Amino acid sequence: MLLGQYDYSIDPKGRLNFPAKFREDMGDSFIVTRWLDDCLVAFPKEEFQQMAQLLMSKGITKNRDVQRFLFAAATEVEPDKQGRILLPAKLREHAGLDKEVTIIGNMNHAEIWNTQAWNQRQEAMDTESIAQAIDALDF
Amino acid sequence: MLLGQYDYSIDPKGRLNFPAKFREDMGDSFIVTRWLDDCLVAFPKEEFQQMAQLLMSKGITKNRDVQRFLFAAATEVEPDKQGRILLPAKLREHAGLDKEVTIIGNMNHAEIWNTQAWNQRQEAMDTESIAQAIDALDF
DNA sequence: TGAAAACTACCCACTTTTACCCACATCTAA
DNA sequence: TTAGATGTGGGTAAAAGTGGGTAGTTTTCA
Repeated sequence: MLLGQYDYSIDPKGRLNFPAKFREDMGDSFIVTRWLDDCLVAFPKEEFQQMAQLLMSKGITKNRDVQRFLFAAATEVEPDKQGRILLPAKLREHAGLDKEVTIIGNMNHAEIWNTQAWNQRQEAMDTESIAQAIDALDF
Repeated sequence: MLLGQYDYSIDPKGRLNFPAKFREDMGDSFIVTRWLDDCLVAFPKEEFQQMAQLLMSKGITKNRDVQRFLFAAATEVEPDKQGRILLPAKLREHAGLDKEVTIIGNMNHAEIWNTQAWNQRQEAMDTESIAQAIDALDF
């Protein structure tokens, strides 16, 4: 269960720390790729493979742009002994990652945000509609 | 059944006592996250997982902001031998927790308030509309 | 093709934060 | 009154986060 928000900064060597609490769930190496709302997503390898398989099972020519979106940008990363990962420049560009980075847990995957973009996103959230959505769960 | 109000203060190390009477219901470790009206909520792990599953079952990209609201702020806490929990700074900020804290029981979950905010909330309650809501239960 | 530059993967060192332990005062119930 | 539970404070070791050195590899460009 990936939960919580963690703020890090990319160091001069381009390394980005990855939350220690996530490492067990994410495994030794995991997949990072583009995601919606201009952030990146990190999936445990198994989850990513499962999603990929589902997508491909719909047909290799179906959802071509979805395949391209997800797979062309994807990269497998393996944290170093200190738990840091190195993201390809392309991916950093996609999410506008330069210095301040926020990593958030989202149950079965993590999202990697430019901290400023994340803060703006949070501030723009409408609590009333969130309350409605929670009620709609019928929990 | 979580009931009652308990006042504690956060110690210099950031630790917050959690009501002994709640511990059995909450289990060995439980989930604390943001909630509405600028307080925090504590759910037993099972309850939280159930809610999370409901939310995720609607689709991993559906309700993205609701997921982020709940999961990015969430943290699993495990009381120490004395029954205290350590809340991440972000969560403390969300609820304006600095020193005086009030924890209240709410049947299947607990709420964590800045004591002053809680008192104000109580004073601002409109007994007439509460009476109406109770009547509307047709109990 | 070959040398310089850039990149990467390992190291190690240091600071900060967290987890774990023990002590003790206060409260509660038999 | 006393034993056990509860709440508060603090010490210390381990974990997490950050910075940097260096050697080996790849890339770049003349």
